[in-house]
Parts: sequence; C-alpha cells; structure tokens
Amino acid sequence: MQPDFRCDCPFTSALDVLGDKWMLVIIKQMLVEGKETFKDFTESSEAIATNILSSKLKMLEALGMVIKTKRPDNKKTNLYLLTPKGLALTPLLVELALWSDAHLRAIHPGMVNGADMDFLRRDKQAFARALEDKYREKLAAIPHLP
Amino acid sequence: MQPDFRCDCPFTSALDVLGDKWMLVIIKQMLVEGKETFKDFTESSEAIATNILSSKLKMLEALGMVIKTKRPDNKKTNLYLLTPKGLALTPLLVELALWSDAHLRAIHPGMVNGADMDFLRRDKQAFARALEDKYREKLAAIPHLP
DNA sequence: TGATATTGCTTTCAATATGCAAGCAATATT
DNA sequence: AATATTGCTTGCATATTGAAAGCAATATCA
Repeated sequence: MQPDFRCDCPFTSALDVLGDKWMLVIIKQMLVEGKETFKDFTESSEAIATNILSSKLKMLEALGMVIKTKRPDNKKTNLYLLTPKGLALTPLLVELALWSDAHLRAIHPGMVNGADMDFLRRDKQAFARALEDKYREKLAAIPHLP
Repeated sequence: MQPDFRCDCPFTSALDVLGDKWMLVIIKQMLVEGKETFKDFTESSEAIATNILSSKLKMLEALGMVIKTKRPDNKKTNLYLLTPKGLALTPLLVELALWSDAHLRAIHPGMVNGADMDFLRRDKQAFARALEDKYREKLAAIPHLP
C-alpha cells in the first residue's frame, strides 16, 4: 500500500503521495470544511465518486495521515480524522490557496473571495495557525479517540 | 486548453491545475535543477515519458506559467523558462519538501538529506528567496527574452 | 416491533490519463 | 557530405478515474 517513489528527491516524493486529483482535496475538506464522515465527503461540492473516495481514504489511513474511528454512541457512522501527519499539511494548503488567489482569478473569476481570503492574504501564518487550532479543538471535543 | 474547475474553492482550483503526477515536478526541475530544454527534462531522475512531457509543457505554456523561447544562436533547441506565475510556486514547493522531510523519511529512508535540507529546515523563507533569486539571475543572463 | 431510511461501502463497466517504444523531420556537429 | 542530436508525434498498452447500480448493516420512525 506504500506508494512507490520515483526517486530520492523530497519534492517529488511528496508528490508521489499527494500528487493526484483527490488526496489534498480530501485533506482540505477535513481541515477547512470540517467533513468527517463518508457521507460528508460525498456531499461536498467537488462531487467525488464513492469508489475513489473509498480508495483514497484507505490510502490516507495506510499512510498514517488519517485515522478511522467511531463515536461510542453510533456503530454505523465512521469518523475520519486528521492525524498530526495530515494536519501538518496546513501550510501547504495555505500556499495553494494563496497561489490560486494571486494567479487563477483571471481564468476563474467565480472563485470565492470573502473575509477568509482577506485574512489569508493579510497573514498566512496566522491563518494556518487558526485552522490548526480549530481542528485541534474539534479533536479535543471527541474524547474517546484511540 | 483551460482546465475545467470542479468548483469555486481556491484550494481545489489550484489542484485542478497542479494536482497531477507531473506539473509540479516539471516546475521543480526548472526551479531547483535548472532544467530548461526538452532533453534536460527527459534526462531527469523522474524519467518522464516524452509524450507526457510534451503535453504538460503545452499546458504550462497555455496557462502562462512557462514561456517557450530559443537562444539567438541555436534554432533547434527550445528553452522552457518559468514566468512570474510559475516562479510564484516556490513557497508551495518549499512546503512540499518540508513535509517530506518531516513525514516521509520513515517510509522512504533513501531520500536526500544534505546541506540544502539543513538550510531549508533552518529558514524556509530564506531558502525560498535563494531559489527565486538564483532563478531570476539565470533569466537575467539570457538577455533576449520576449 | 416491524417498516423504512440512511450510511458506508463494493462491484461493474466506461472514459480518461499515463506509459512505452518506435519513428521522423529539422538542425547541429564532424 | 555523413552522422548525431534535439524535439517532438504517433500508435498502442496499462493504470487511474468516473458513473451508476447494488447491497449489508445500522439507525430512525410509526
């Protein structure tokens, strides 16, 4: 289940894991949009197919970026949560959004542009910290994790 | 030739452009390894196929991230060079490498780990600036660009 | 306590992206 | 003039992604 790495370059190795259409989108949905169940992901605006979602979640789990667990009062609904290894992608996601903001609006004018983007442009480190802190608080509110 | 965007999210929109196996690898080869000709790219350690390389270079050009030009003394060899829009991906690449360094070594022990990585770990902003400055100097040494 | 709805998938098959190898025209080198 | 190099393109094979249906387990409702 490990990816096979093309070479020994750290840049390329990250892309061997993350360089596809979905891995970082799923991470973003967890971190930014608070998605945590299989259903949550299928309902997001990116409209991922369930078979792809299933396989990517398995990869993320195998890589230790996500853990799969449940709430004690519900035996059906699985929770997918970011581990520190997944949460550590926050600065990368922030750079993605900054680049989009600066260089993609010309060809994608409808891209969202609200108060969050202002905050991001004003102080990207604070923005990243806010995202991480919010996620950690969320985790703290689920006090039965492995 | 524009990508079609899945939705209006800035994170996802960046991945609509960059989220595949090769786009960022090619940018990295230009920025970090100084590759500039078609031949250069085919000889890199990632071993991209020539048809894929051709199509990705066309995309990068269409998106305005790369320009295709020649030296005045050589009518055959094309030069592919980063535009500001491509060069603006430096901080993103830096975050990719940092994440690899911190979280991928466990499953990819052979990943390179020399003086450059030390510099990167010590001061990522300085590292990014150094890369950008070096690339701009290189461009300045090709004084016949469009 | 059934009956129905929801969740979390898997399976099948179609479409698209990636990969390999060969080949070829234009230019550069000898 | 002959050969090598560069920058590709063109098939064709394989892998990844996608759409749709289906299904078992649990949860919710009457």
